[in-house]
Amino acid sequence: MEESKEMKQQLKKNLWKPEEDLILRNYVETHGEGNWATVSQESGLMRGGKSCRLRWKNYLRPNIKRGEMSKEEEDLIIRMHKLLGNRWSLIAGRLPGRTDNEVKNYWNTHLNKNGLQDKRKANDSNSHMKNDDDNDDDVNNKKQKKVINQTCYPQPPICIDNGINLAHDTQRRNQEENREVTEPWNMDDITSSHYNINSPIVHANDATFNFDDEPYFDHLDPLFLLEAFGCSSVHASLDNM
DNA sequence: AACTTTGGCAACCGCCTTAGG
DNA sequence: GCCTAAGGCGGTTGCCAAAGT
Repeated sequence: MEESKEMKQQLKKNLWKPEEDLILRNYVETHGEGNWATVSQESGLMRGGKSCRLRWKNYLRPNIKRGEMSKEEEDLIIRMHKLLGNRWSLIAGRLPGRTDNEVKNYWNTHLNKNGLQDKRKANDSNSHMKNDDDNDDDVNNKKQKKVINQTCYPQPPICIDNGINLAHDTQRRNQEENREVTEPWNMDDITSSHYNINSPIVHANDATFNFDDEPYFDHLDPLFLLEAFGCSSVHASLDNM
């Protein structure tokens, strides 16, 4: 059911209260997930459907894992991010109990920051190039933090998501946003030491894929390549990241 | 102790995709 | 094939507690 303009104006925002959580939890346990647009009306919650869905998905549904990320989880996030870029839902899908929002937040606050610090150290080593005004440095750091979220991440062509090739997908997105895009991925990218994939041929169960013949897989989950394939070269590329 | 700044994170927004009519 | 609603996703915002001055 559609949320009218008037209803939208009446919708509550900001943090969820425990009693609201209870209502939502009871409602979903009784009626099941879905039809979020009707939840607010039928449950008495003055929340938008999206808000209810998000709350359930991120905090109320069973098997949600809260608390600090383990070293293994952190490591996996870093490696997956190198492979997939900001595909948080895909990354979160490989971390049982973790949500895309949590992974995204963790990356932006803990891991992305480390990258910036590394960058800054590198800049410091070129201190003769450094501006004397350190205050500006802090300001620039903050600005950089904002900008880095919009960084165009290069995508290896082995990344395919739900039938959409990520390299193409990213390129399309970049084009839509009028961002400058480098050349599309080619065989050199696949076999480059950066991705450490030594052979263009990948075996998946009974199927054989040759990058020369088909540079892009259009109908495979990207991580299918990692798990179902048992593709040692892809695993190796992850291990070496 | 009071005030300001910073960092972490929950939640919202806008866009895209998908499904159903 | 077109339209609409719902769901999903990534980017961004804003609140609040902790740290700093």
